[in-house]
Amino acid sequence: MRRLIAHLDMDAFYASVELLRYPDLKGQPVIIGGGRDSTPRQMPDGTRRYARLRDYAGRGVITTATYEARALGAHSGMGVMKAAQLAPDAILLPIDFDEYRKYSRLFKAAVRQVAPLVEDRGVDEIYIDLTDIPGAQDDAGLDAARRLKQAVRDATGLSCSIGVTPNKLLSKICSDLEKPNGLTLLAEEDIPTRIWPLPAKKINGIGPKATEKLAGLNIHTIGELAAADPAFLITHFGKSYGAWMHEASHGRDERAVVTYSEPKSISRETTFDRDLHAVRDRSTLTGIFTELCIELAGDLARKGYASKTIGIKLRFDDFKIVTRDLTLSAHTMDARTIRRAAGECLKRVDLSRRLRLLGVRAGTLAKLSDLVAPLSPYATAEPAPPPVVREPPSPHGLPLFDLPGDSGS
DNA sequence: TCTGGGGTCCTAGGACCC
DNA sequence: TCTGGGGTCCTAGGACCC
Repeated sequence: MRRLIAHLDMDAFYASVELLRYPDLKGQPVIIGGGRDSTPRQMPDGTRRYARLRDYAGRGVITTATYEARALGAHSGMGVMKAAQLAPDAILLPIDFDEYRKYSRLFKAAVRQVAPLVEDRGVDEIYIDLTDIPGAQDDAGLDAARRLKQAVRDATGLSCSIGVTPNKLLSKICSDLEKPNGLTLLAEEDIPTRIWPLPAKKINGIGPKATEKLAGLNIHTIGELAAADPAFLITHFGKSYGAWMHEASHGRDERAVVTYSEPKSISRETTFDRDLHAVRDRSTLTGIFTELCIELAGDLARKGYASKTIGIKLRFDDFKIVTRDLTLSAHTMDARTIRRAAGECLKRVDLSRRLRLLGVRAGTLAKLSDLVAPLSPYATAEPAPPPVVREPPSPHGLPLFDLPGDSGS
């Protein structure tokens, strides 16, 4: 039996969910992003006043743009300020993750009613194994894919695009070929005509850096990549990545559809409204730092995990990123312990430049139910044996933002 | 007034252990 | 005073993805 793998991608997901809520915006250029309050104002006469891009001031980026906004040059990842120059009259809406997660659950549940083997790839896309769906082998998955699209529409009122091919790599490429509301079937023998003319960056895993490097080697399309000597790719990209590139360009990918995987890390980060300095903005930073740790502890508790490796992430005003981490003597989910470990990490960073972003990360996770030793809220930053510190595990009264040569309080 | 927030995976060097 | 090989953990950085 030949594998039939589908990739399903919701069309302009965040924006489409917003249009369900604000149907009067249908057909208009709408952008989701920014962050600073762009919630529509409800007027006394019952109409709504939307924020326009031109009125925005801040450092957010576009998360999703409607196809009308994309036609004006706005696309996800672009700074909102930059998009405002291209489309000043476009409407700006704030991100509402809770709402998108709600629709995410709805469409995934609808899909599972049609085909149970589903791999999550974030809020708006999934892989589906159609190999064993009755009848799918007879029409290469066409009928199953149509039923998936209908099920998604019935459950959410939203459209999606689907690619069905022998593997995840090809399906991911194909779901994008006829967006929006696309349905693309592709067999192995179609690779030379339909895949090879595409730019190499259409391959999931070939990003901006690799694309640029390939261009320097005069390789632009997937076909040109497929024609390259694998040994040549390996010398330029390393054994693993070079060999993978060769396989990918020929449309070969044996990865299974994985229905569940344990999280590896949980993190919180925030970009400040303005760049902050460790000395001048010390108390502001301290508050934010501590807040991030408390939120992270809350996330761990809610999801039922404890972490043994606490890390921090800083982005400076020049956009350089620095990370530090520290492995504890025991797993923890306690805000104070996390805050203390993160503070130790921070001491190892040169803080002379101004900061743009601060983040805290919990890695080396263990499910609470799997922890053999009883969970100690008093895990220390030093290697074992842990000295017992008798402090109530309270998220309040945490230490201040630690600075080199600054003992805090 | 360019450039968010939450992730995964890979590489690589040094420590440390057998 | 010459010279091992593996294996695992820890840490830092970077590419990439949604």
